Amino acid sequence: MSSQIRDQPKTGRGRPRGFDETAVLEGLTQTFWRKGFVDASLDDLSQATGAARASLYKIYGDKTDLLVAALEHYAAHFDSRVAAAIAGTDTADDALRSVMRASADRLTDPDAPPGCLRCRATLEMSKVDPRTDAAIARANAAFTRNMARLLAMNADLDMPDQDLADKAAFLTAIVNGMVISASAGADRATLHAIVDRAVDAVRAT
Amino acid sequence: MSSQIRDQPKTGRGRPRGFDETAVLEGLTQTFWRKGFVDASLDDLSQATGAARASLYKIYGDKTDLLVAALEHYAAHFDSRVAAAIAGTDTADDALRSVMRASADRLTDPDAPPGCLRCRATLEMSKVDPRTDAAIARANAAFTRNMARLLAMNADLDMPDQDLADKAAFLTAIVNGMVISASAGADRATLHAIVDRAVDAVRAT
DNA sequence: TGGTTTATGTACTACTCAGTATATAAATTT
DNA sequence: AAATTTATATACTGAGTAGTACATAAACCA
Repeated sequence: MSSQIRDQPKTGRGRPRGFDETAVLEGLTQTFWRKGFVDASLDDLSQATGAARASLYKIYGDKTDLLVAALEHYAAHFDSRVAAAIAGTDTADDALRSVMRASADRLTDPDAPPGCLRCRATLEMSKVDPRTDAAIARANAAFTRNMARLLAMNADLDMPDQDLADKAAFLTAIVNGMVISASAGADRATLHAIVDRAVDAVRAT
Repeated sequence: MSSQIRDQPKTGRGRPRGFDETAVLEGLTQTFWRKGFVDASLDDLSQATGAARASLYKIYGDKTDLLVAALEHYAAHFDSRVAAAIAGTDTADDALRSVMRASADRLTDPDAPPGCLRCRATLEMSKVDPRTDAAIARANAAFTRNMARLLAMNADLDMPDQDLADKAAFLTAIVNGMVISASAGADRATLHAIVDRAVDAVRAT
């Protein structure tokens, strides 16, 4: 499900590929992340991935398909971060806080690409192309599902589902908002305070 | 301070302008809001404003100056919304909630432009041009200042400033996040629940 | 009325970009 | 070794864009 690749060589025949498939996904993600869809040219993408321009077309399709692949790669990376946090901690609160603090840290890391590919695509690409819409919807649904998973680690079993959904939506909005606030210049301490207040808010009730 | 206009006719001499200045600002704002900076072409802007392409250049400068003017217009509109809420309600909580609920309502109004010009510009135009950076910084600072103003209406006078700043940053992140969540498909009820939880969180301490 | 000033409409320039076509390179297979 | 298959490099096309130049329109002033 993670691969949108069109053309899979049936055997080892023909000239071998001069690029690494994971490097291509990483390059697409980083480039779209840093530049956005419109500003990332195919030359940019070709250079960042190490794959020839024509190869990107042959393997993935058009530019929109490249963004879709990048979005799925980006969302999958967050999935594994959450899974690791759940596996590595004892209490739901620890896992939730650590994932959110890690996001805050990354958003204020001067070496990391600024912002968030999912948020940027959501804000600037919604209702433009049905293929991107679907990919954006999948990425956002996966994000909120991860928040719910972190919340439900030790949730009351008789907690109504609606409450869990509301809390997950609340935490999703907080992370989404920190992305913009960080781009607007909020520093790490401010974001940490936001995380703490948000976690307290969902634990209070 | 709100006007970045370069060329002000000294007298009534010369051919009169065929456009209304407020309509121009409104058209710029709506167009950048709906399409973003890169996708809004000068032809789009000229058509939306009713001002000739050459007139936009003569009066404002280049495309970046047009975005700056739109951002200031957009931020000024929010300023007046907040001022009206403060003038029209008795308690800080009412004013805060009503402003935030109004944002949630607008974000889920199918007839309004989706998203938020300030948020979109912040996410996709940061660190691109010093002029836009300055305008973005002004718009975001003004927004957080408005949140603080709503909070301070009946704040404890001995509340430490840091606490007020943290709460304002928290509420700013919430609104920023609702913008993305709304673009991702969150419905009005979900956003209202987020507003209520956020207001409760800043009132609890 | 004629001159001046400001706004508008049109055309043009220089450039960038997505997508394609074609020739060539590098592997396997027979 | 020759044929086949797949990947890459290069060049091109067609469309769109920001910004500018210039002629023209529409007001006011003397």
